[in-house]
Amino acid sequence: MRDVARRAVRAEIAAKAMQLFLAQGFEATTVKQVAAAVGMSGRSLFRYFDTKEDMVIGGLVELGHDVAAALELRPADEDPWTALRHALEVCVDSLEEDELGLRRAKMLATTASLRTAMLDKHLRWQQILVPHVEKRLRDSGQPQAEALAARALVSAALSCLDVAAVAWTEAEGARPLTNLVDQAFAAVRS
Amino acid sequence: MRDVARRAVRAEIAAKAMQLFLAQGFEATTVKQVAAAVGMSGRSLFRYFDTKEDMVIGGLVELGHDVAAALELRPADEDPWTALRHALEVCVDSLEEDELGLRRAKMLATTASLRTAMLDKHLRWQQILVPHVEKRLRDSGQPQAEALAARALVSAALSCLDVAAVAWTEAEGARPLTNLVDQAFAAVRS
DNA sequence: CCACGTTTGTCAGTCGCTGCCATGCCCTCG
DNA sequence: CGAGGGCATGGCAGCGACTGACAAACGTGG
Repeated sequence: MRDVARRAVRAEIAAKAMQLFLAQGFEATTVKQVAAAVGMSGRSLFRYFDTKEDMVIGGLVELGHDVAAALELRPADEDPWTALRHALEVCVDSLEEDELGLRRAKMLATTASLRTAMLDKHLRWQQILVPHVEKRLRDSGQPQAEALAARALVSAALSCLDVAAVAWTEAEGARPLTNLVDQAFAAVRS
Repeated sequence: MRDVARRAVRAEIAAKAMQLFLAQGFEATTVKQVAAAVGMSGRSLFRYFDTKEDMVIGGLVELGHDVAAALELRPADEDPWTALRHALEVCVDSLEEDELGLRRAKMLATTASLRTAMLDKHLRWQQILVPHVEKRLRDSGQPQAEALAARALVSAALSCLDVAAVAWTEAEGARPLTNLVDQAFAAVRS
């Protein structure tokens, strides 16, 4: 029950922070300003977020588990690559749903420290997704595929998502993100 | 002619820094210590390297151009994916040549800030390699493939290299890196 | 030998982030 | 009801990476 309050505070902070970041830029905004905007001491901010970047990205870790759940729902005989493609649709949806997603994505794509933070998040997603893909490989007969294949597949898939997202922001969201992800995945399948 | 001296100083600093980093860890080593070891003020260090991480990774940017050159040498009718695989062999060689490469790779894989710096470097490599892959796609008939396909291919290929390198360090270099890269590339081709 | 540009050191400062300690809050138990 | 134990918060001092500004030392060319 206390976790509820904590989550609510986190969400509130993240919202106010995003507001500031979008208004005057991520790097140009200090944590003190965020603290002031939220009515909190700077010290306490870091009791809710480990990093300034986490105020933007923090909520996306749980999305990784959503992807894993979606992956689990795909038919067992589907090959891992297309299964991953379909599972990642939940990310596509979460980005496309509100037009604020585009502005946020653009900030993520253009700010250096945020880009690297995103890549870190991808590493966590990778750790979440790899076991599921391994199971999938085992079930479909691959005898000696080992962990390496699973890691390569997940990493490549996330790269495709990333590339598609960047292209999406560059096009100002004109082309639907789903198509871009499809193209990226198709290009790698060769 | 002055650039020669500058490059020599950079190399000297990087060498002494690596020595310290390997001895007592990257994060546990302050720039002041590196400065002292090299007989320089901390301020001047940052006139040779933008970042502490650059002292480890800095030299690898040029390697991206080597990869591009190797890519250019591949037969024009080779499909992009295998062409990239062969071009990346220059990275494999540069990592495998001395056993210091393994220790460095292990440090790169385990230190958080260095991992993200590596991913940044991959982004630069991506920018270098994408034009060449684009040309390759155009030449081989792909009419409307556009930039997206090239970016996806390069990004996925670098992911595979990264995954293979991590697996290589985890195995203490027991299995040859080349084979691991082959497996990663094969896994994605599906 | 003197002017000039480059390189270097020093100092002070910013910013993200952390540890420590004190304060105030609520909740429970006696 | 009042005392005690968590728990969230604030303030402060500090670290470490990094930067700007200024001045001193250096080498080179006139």
